[in-house]
Amino acid sequence: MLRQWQTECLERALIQLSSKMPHFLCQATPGAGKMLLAAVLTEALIKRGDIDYVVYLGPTRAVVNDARRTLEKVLNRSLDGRLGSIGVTLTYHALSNRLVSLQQLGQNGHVLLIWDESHHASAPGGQVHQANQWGLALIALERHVRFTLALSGTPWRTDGSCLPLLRYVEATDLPSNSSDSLPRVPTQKHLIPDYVYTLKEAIQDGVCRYPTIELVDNHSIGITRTHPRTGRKEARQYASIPQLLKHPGVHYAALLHDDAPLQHVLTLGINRLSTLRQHDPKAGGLVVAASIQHAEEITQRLEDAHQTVCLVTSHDPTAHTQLETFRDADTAWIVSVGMVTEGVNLPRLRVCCYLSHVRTEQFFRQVLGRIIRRQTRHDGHCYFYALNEPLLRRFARRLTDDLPDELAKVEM
DNA sequence: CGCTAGTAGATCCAGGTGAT
DNA sequence: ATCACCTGGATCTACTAGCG
Repeated sequence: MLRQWQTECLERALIQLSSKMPHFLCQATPGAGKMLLAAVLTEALIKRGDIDYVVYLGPTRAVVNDARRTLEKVLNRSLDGRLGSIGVTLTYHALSNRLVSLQQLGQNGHVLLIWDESHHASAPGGQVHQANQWGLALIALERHVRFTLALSGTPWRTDGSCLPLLRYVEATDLPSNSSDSLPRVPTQKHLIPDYVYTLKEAIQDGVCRYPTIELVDNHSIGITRTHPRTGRKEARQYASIPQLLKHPGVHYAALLHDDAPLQHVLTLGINRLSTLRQHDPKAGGLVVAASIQHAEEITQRLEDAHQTVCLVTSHDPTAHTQLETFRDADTAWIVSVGMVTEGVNLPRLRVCCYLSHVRTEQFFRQVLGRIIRRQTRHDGHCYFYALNEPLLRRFARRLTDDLPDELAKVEM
């Protein structure tokens, strides 16, 4: 059963996709169900006789496996890339090695190329010679496929460069009523998605949960440090974390490793999750750590607080198996550095403790997207805890600007 | 003239992935 | 196990603008 936005987007794509307009960009907020839309569109294009093969590209194996499950379920066909299958799913990394065979495939058949989390590929100004490896591979494949479908919740790049294959317009051509909710990249060009589904709409439609974002601060921070030149000890008081961070030599990253703020954020998360689990016993929490060592330390802290924890990092070869197990288990917490961020679908997660040192809007929204996906009628809220760092605060404010009044709160 | 603040670029590092 | 490549953060340096 499709949601209304998926039906609308599907109809628009089916009208638009043609030899004159072979590219379609769907920008939908994380958790809205982009992959299901992609699968249903694929099915419709096959039925219409426009395509007979689908190539899916994603950034990580976890994302690719997730997408393959959805595609196989909807199409009721195998996507292992072998004889008789209807398509193949690959990571961008793997694409470079399969490029030649895929190009040949495209020449003999009609291929739909789905490229997920599109912001990973770049081609600044559409310049082939400046594209990154993933952008290059996409451009090389483009000429051999019939249609392309780009999917992203955040279709811009932190470095401000452009995405390949897509339409950009000069800033002066931009309609005056255009949405200003996206961060403006410093370039003069703006991307025009073919369909946009915002977080605001998703919450109003009951597709996504209401996020409550709580930024932890402390109004009396005492720091004792040794003066680098005089060697004297000095004690200073700060009224807030932003004020403390203005002091040279005090870094956000150091705060993340400091006992008091770390424990405070975790305690808030633990308390919130226990409350949620009284009514929703399978509700889970996500901790995004700054490094593997940091993740191990956090795991220890959670275990000390009698929580069940699953730690997944790239150092652990069983990480992907553990991720799969966590999906349907009732373990309370999952702790990771970067493996449970982009596109990983664990809908029972409803609480997040953000303790990563990454401070980009991309990452912030991606992580929030992990807890926002709604499963039932009774799980309409999710909770995000982080430190009151100026950049994070700005991202949170910008998010709430984008939301219906009173639906999202920023507390400090 | 010197000081300060801000910015751009280069370099290094860490985490993650896949090919060999 | 090693390598190459993706991302993003931290740090250093060089340059510029503004100011007294």
